[in-house]
Amino acid sequence: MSKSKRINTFYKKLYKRYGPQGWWPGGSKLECILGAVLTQNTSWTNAEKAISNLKKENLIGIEKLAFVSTETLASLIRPSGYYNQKALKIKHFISFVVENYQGDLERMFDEETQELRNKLLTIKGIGFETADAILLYAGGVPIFVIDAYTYRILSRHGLVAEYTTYEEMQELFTDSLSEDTQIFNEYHALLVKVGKEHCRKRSPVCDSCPLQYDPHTIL
DNA sequence: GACCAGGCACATC
DNA sequence: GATGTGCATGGT
Repeated sequence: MSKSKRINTFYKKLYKRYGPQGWWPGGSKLECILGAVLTQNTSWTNAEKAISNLKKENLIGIEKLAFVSTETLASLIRPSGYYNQKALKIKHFISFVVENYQGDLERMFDEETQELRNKLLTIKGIGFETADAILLYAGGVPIFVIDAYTYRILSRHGLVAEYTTYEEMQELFTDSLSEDTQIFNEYHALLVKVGKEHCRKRSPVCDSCPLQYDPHTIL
């Protein structure tokens, strides 16, 4: 079976097994972007606590976040870990939106995707995954998000080499699937879901992988 | 108590 | 360019 076909088969299997994942949970575009930063190398439940604190203080707004002090912001997002760094990252993003789009996210997402992606990548604290998560989940742009689980799953199934790149993995999905925001959204979320259950960091093999397509493929 | 979580930037060789 | 390290809380 071709890699492309397997990428499609995986999706069907995962969707059938787990159903729609409902990412990104609720909220505005800004909330989604904040979540993308706050969940960096952090469980979603911890990121949620940080977002909840910001909501309580009524700080989910470009203007409000522009005026709050970095120290106050850091103390509020403490549960998400790396709070000093993340407070700066949020501040950098807010300045970026204020300076380039008059603080208007709609205006930001009106920009051509690759151009916006390149600009997002210049912001300190926003790398490939976060930039793509912002574009897909907040902007609704059909761009595939690659994360640590995606890498583990692809490499353990022999679909990419052990030493691969973000771009290579992204291309595999982009070239195999129809360009559909909803599918890209669900697929990434499903990979995280199955990864949590069957493809943890320290487990070299997993005989319960639901993606096995023949007895020789082990996740 | 060790290990992990929906990463990223920066120093150093 | 590739390898190593700091950042940090909270759940299992």
